[in-house]
Amino acid sequence: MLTLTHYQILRFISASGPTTRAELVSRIGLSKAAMSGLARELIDKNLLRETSTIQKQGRPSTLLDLDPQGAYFIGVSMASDPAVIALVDFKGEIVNRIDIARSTDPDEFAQAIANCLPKLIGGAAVAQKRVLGMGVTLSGLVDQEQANCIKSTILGWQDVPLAKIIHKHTHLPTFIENDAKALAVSERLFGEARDMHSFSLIWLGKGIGAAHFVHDRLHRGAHGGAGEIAHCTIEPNGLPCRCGKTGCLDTVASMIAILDAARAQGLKAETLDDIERAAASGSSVAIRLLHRAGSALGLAISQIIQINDPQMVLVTHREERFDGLFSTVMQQAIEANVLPRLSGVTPIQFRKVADADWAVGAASVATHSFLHGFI
Amino acid sequence: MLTLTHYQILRFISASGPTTRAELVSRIGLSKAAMSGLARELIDKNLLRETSTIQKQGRPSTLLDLDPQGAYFIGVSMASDPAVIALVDFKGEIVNRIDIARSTDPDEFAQAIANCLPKLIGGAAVAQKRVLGMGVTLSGLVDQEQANCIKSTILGWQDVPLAKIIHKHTHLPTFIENDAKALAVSERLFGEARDMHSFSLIWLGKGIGAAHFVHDRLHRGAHGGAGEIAHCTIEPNGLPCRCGKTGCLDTVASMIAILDAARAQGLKAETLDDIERAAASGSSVAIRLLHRAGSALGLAISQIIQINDPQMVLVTHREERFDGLFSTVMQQAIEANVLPRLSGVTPIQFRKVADADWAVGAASVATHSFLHGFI
DNA sequence: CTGATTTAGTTCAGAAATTGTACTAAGTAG
DNA sequence: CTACTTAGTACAATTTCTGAACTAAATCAG
Repeated sequence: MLTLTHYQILRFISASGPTTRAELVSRIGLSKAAMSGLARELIDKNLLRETSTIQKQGRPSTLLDLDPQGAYFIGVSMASDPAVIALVDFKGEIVNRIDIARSTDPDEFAQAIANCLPKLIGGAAVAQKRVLGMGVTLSGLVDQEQANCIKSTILGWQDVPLAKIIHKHTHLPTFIENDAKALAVSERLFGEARDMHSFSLIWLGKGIGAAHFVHDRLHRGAHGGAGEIAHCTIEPNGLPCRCGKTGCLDTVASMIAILDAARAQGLKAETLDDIERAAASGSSVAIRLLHRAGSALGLAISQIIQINDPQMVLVTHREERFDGLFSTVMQQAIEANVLPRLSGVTPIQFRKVADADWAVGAASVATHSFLHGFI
Repeated sequence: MLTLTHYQILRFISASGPTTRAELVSRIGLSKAAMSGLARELIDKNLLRETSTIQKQGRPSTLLDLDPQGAYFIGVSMASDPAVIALVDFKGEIVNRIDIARSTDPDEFAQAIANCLPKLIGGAAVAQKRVLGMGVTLSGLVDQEQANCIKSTILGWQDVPLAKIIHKHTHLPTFIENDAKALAVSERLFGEARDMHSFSLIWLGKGIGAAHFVHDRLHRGAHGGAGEIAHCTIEPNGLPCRCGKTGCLDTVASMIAILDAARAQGLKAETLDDIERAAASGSSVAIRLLHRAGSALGLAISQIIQINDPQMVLVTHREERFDGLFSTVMQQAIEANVLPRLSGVTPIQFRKVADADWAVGAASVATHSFLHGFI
């Protein structure tokens, strides 16, 4: 139906935002004639639409943008219980959302998803045929084909062919992905990392995860394990970790580790924010904890910068604010540990992630597959 | 002259070795008819040749392989003084070699290269028009276009447009690259890493360098700095490093650091091998040194594995043997610091690199550019 | 206000790349 | 010796892309 060139155009606009035919011609390297026809075909299929015009000299040019209503994708996030199922448009906006109980029985869960699709899609008055695919995210390892869950401790899964099972129940092209990796995909398609060829995302939550974009593509790793920084050794001879080693980043800088340590030292805290407030009012325990965690995470990020030299590092978290001692120490640690020549050239950005964002991340995995021509 | 599809075929054969038309059809996704024509065109241009046939059932199939005499590339390695200039065939074999004094004056050096080309090419009885490009490697940072040397401490260069200067004198398409990165390219094209989509190369010499292939392409990094692991912090509060920080990998595991430390502790040693021998005969100083260096390098490699999950790690060095205490400790440290789930799945390989290999690396940068359609 | 100039985009015939179908080629299996 | 299998080629038909000539819609200069 669509040719490689069509997808190339869609990808370019997805990355760079609204673009004129003339600019597409020079950036993609096609003739004006070819572009004219291809653009019309994409408009006819409702995948592109003309938005505004821009004027310099000569005839004004028309901007082409993705038509948000031309394609929809379903995102299922199993990061939380209840799981979030969202219907997401072509530009990454949620148009409908349903929460359902998470089941660890794959068949049962697939059936539950299938059952709520009519309500999800119909409730938003979206035509069935516009829904092109589904992405499902979970905490765990996913194989190269994005079809099987190799291992998820939380769900108790090992080698579960989840994509196939869900496809059987929903008949939608389905892709599985690790949650941090999916978040990176949505940041690449819709968020802070639009138009970046390479960047690294850090997820700082109960655990710590990371994901890398390289050459405009998600780098999953030979065994799907790229970004497993939680178990980088940061404190040689440090605390024992649940993974079996000692001194892992996870034992120092994950939210679980920070809050556990706080409680163990008699500090009442439910969130990072609580500890930040305690530190601000002079609690030496809180200050010490934040110093230790921030410098550990900063050190780990500095390793990423020196190994991969990304265009940007995006730190995602669930705190309302992220401008306290932790973040300050972290940034100082990055500065201190990165080769002076490379120091300061890698922007560090922060972004709060809400429940719904995970579902957008899941959907974006399908969007990304679509843009790379899965159909 | 050649289309994208031609290059696709050349790349596939370059990566996978001799291949039949039938296999190319299924792997690249073209029709038999198209492949038949394209293969003939490439044979006519002397870029491919038919080698042996293989027989199963039905008509025997003919293997197509790169024709080593169809394309030549020149590699200039500025890693050593004298610099090595090599004429390398399409399959990575050196067919002629000249050493010339290295000059830090770019124009002078370019002229010196140009002067010896007739002898280099003529001496091997290669037709001028078969020489398709030149690669130049140096120790330092190189920009995204592989045209300018941003910074080389050894050569005392900053923002030198070396590719343009050399092109002016030689009229050959010219590409600059960092030495460790170039070595990775040649390992990808001709060596241990053929057919790997992603791998990491470590260069262990006077200094330490690294380079990564991801998605079948060299990952240079946003500022050309990917692989700068020499200045990863390995020993917090360790020795001061020439880069201005402390505890860098470079201060512990580079050959300079190891040999300096050995001398400082009264151990007579010119090479790693000397220290290995001392350790084997019981010198506690030597044993301690090798332990410290090996575990530091192992830790750094474990970070690479956990961050990037490559298909392989290739450790390159200039020692005759590399199976002593250093290597053993290093491998133990990798085992100990990699997440158990990922441990043991990443093969670690070793390869001795000689002077001439650097020149092949340099040439391979041009070969790689050619295979990706620079012409 | 008018015509020259500039840039965007379209049309359409022709060129280039690719495919489908029917063919030949060269072996193995029985 | 015949049937079967797989590799590879020939050629017309199709798809995709380009070049050149066109139309469209603005600015600029007087």
